[in-house]
Amino acid sequence: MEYNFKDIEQKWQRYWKEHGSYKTGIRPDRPKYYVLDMFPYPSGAGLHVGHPLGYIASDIYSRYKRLKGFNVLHPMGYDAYGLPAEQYAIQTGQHPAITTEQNIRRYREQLDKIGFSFDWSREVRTSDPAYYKWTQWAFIQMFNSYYCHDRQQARPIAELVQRFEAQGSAGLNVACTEERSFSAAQWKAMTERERQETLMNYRIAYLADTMVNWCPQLGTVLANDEVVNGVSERGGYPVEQRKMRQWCLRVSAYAQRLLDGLETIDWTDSLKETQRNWIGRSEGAEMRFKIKGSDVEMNIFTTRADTLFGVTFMVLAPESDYVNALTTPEQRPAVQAYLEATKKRTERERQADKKVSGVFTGSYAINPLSGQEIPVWVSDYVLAGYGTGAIMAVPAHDSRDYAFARHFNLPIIPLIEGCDVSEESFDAKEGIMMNSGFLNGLTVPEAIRRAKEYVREQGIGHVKVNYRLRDAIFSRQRYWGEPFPVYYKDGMPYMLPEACLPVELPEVTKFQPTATGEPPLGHATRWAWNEKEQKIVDTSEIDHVNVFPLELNTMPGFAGSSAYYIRYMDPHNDRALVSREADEYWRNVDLYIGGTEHATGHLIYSRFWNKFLFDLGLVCEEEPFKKLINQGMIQGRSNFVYRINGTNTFVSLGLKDQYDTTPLHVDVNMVSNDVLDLDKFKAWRPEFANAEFLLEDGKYVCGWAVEKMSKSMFNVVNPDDIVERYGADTLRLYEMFLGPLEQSKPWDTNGIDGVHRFLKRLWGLFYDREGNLLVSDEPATAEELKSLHKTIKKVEYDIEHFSFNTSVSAFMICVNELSGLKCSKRAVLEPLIITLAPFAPHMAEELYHALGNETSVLDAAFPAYDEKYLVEATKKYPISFNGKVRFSLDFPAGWSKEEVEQAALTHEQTQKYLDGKAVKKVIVVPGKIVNIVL
RNA sequence: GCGUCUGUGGCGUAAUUGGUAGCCGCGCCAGACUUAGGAUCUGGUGCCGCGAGGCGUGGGGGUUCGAGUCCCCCCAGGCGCACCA
Repeated sequence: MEYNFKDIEQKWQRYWKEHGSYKTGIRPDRPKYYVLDMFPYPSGAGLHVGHPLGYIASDIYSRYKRLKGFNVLHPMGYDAYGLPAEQYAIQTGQHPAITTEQNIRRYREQLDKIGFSFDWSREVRTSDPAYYKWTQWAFIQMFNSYYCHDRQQARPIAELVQRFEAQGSAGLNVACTEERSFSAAQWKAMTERERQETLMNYRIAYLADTMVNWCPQLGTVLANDEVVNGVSERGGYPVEQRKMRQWCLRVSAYAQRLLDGLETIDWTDSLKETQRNWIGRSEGAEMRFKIKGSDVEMNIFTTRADTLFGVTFMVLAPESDYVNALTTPEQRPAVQAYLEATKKRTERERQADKKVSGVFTGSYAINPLSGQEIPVWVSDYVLAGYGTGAIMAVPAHDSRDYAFARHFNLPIIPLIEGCDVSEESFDAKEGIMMNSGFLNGLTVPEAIRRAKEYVREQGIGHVKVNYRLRDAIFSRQRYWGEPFPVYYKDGMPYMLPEACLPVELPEVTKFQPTATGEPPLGHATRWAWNEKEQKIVDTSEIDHVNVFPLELNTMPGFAGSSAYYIRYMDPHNDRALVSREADEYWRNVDLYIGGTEHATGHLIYSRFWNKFLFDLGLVCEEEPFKKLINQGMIQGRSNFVYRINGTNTFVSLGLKDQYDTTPLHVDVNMVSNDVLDLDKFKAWRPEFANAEFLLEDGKYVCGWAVEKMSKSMFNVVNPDDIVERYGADTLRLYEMFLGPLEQSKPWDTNGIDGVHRFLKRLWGLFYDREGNLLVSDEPATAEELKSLHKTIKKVEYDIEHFSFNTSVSAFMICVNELSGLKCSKRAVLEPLIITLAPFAPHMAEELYHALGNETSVLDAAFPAYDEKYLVEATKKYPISFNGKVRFSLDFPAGWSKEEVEQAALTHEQTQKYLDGKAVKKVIVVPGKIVNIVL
């Protein structure tokens, strides 16, 4: 009987669905295990063959853990809000809700065909009001919290209010946008609006005028991780810096904890390193420089306090508040002109163009150590957003300062003995100090320490840790996102009552973004808040007494994805994000599989979000994802045909160098093992209908290249097509067989037949051609048991180490061996297919039932391998196929190599195994292992 | 520039974790069964050499009885950060 994968897969998919086989609940009697995939954006293109890679791996692991007796949570959902879904909707001219719904349906169809063990009863969609109610709710909690550095946690804002009433800002050690100082009396004297403004400085979700990445083409601001090389990650549009009033999340308050937390989780070193870089901790000193003839003092941040004696000028960022204060009347026109010129340039231009530019402010700062007067300049090489937006320049030991000094002919004072600064600066933190007063003679690290102490003792400044990580900009001028639960009264934002959540996204007539930055929600007619009646009403009712405008921005894409893993634990709870019971049972994600592209976005925001909820006592684990694996990307493998220029003749790869040709992409679905299907090609496009071919060995061989998988390269392979042709089990096995999970690799169908053949051979052990079941109850031989237990051991080890490619190989070896032995015995096959069930669930289920089992293979127990069979079998069959024998031999330490060899040769073990064969070579190892090559 | 990972047959990869390379699969070669085969089965297949044998894990050095694996230097590629003071 043929292996009919189509019938088998449909049959069992239906069975699992009807039996609710994948429904999970809290089971206190079993240990839990939470396996999570990064949920997909349902884009219009559907899934290609690369998407399921991680899903297959996590599915195998989930099924394995279940066989091992764990209660496994393995949910799936959709990240349906945010730019991608909306851009697609705009391109196709349809309402995002409709296209999103369609896309989700298509994704679901594709996912279902692959036979995943997702518990779909727990599905979440970020665009579902019942879901985003909790996104809005979390935002309200953040608005009502501040971050206390002393306690290292978020605290209710009400505590801060109490404190202000009692002692003002004295002794405050909390995260804030800017340092402020006021007394209790001053606080009490403030108006409501002033108090709100003051509190805004401390809230974890706050509204502020900040420099943002504004993208005119997308009509929205973007977070730092959404901007790559100065252009938008989506679409690649230019991004400019603008000052706008935006909602922000005070992620920076958590910088140190985000850094420390990395030590406690099992992620790859490279991913942790990426996050460390992104957080960018640097220890240094913040120092005050007095300005000659002015009361203004400028604060700067430096990691090289030791180089204070080499400061020959100061530089301000163009956006710095100091610029205005320090520009002298004579210099004002020049400075103005410079600021305008800088303003016009986009971020990309500023980055790409490394030409030195700048302007003198006219002011002089006073070096607190040497008392020297040093000029203050403005230049765009200094960033407004880092440190204080002002630096002390040490051209001898900083390459950027050096370039600036050279360009404007400013003095350069070397501070390290023997360094040569005639051509370039000496940036290394090594050597002995000179020209540096009390620091002379010290090594650089010593000098850094001494200088910091000195700065503190003299009250010139203080030691400070700076982070590169900035607060996340949380508003988007877009339609397709979560609305804020916010209304504006007297120009200040207020939260809607939690009881009124969710605030549903209103209908609008025009949802396209605008280039000027007015959010599409401005078109909404029913978008005002009646404070008295506690409900959303028509905008026409806005009267400044009871009815107020609602926030027009929406939340960014990462809002909905930041806590979805928590929601899966308790997805239908309408009274809490998650019940205490569910949270305490499921705790956090044990295994998270997803792409590395979220390293500085989602994976930072989620950790922040989770830590915030942890601080509030709402979740019991501080880190959301215990172990994380990044599956590699599947690239496309494009195929080419070679057209002889000026003709309609195509020449095969091996002959193309004899002609003058142009390569053309061909659809990879018309090519098999790099051989072109000529009929399909002729039918592909009208202009190829009369194409002629120059073949080699009767075949047209195509060229190939690895490229991104995309429609324009004609190299997109759909999982559905593979399932149609080979079945889901083959697809699953093949995707794993392709190579190590974490490695990026091109999709290459060339080897898929081998995997499919393996399944057919396994089938062949159960059924003969006529469809008779061959399986017998005969006892298994030692050799057969060896094969089985070897495989179980190997596969178990491999799954635990996420080495799925080698476990597939192990299965193939086993089936080859059993085929060779013509072994169709239940005692061997039943454990084998249970072991295989995580990989090829449909086949396993079918064969498990064929053996007469009534229950699902899902509820079987993963077989335990027995070392006994391996040992016994080894004794009986000690010589492996490559002719080596290994055993232990005790011998005195002082023996020479020759003596040991002699002993090994005459040893009874050797004699037993030799069996008349000649010994080629004896290899002796001090570890008492002897290898004998026959 | 800084950080990080990787480099093995024609190709994807494997190697009991320092044990004497190339498992498994693709491809290729030969054979069997077939009207036929893009089906199935069997055998072979790192390179050089007729052969004995020699050479082989990017290159060079080192540690070791023994190195694909550990250490140092270089080369190549991938990823991350990049005027972050």
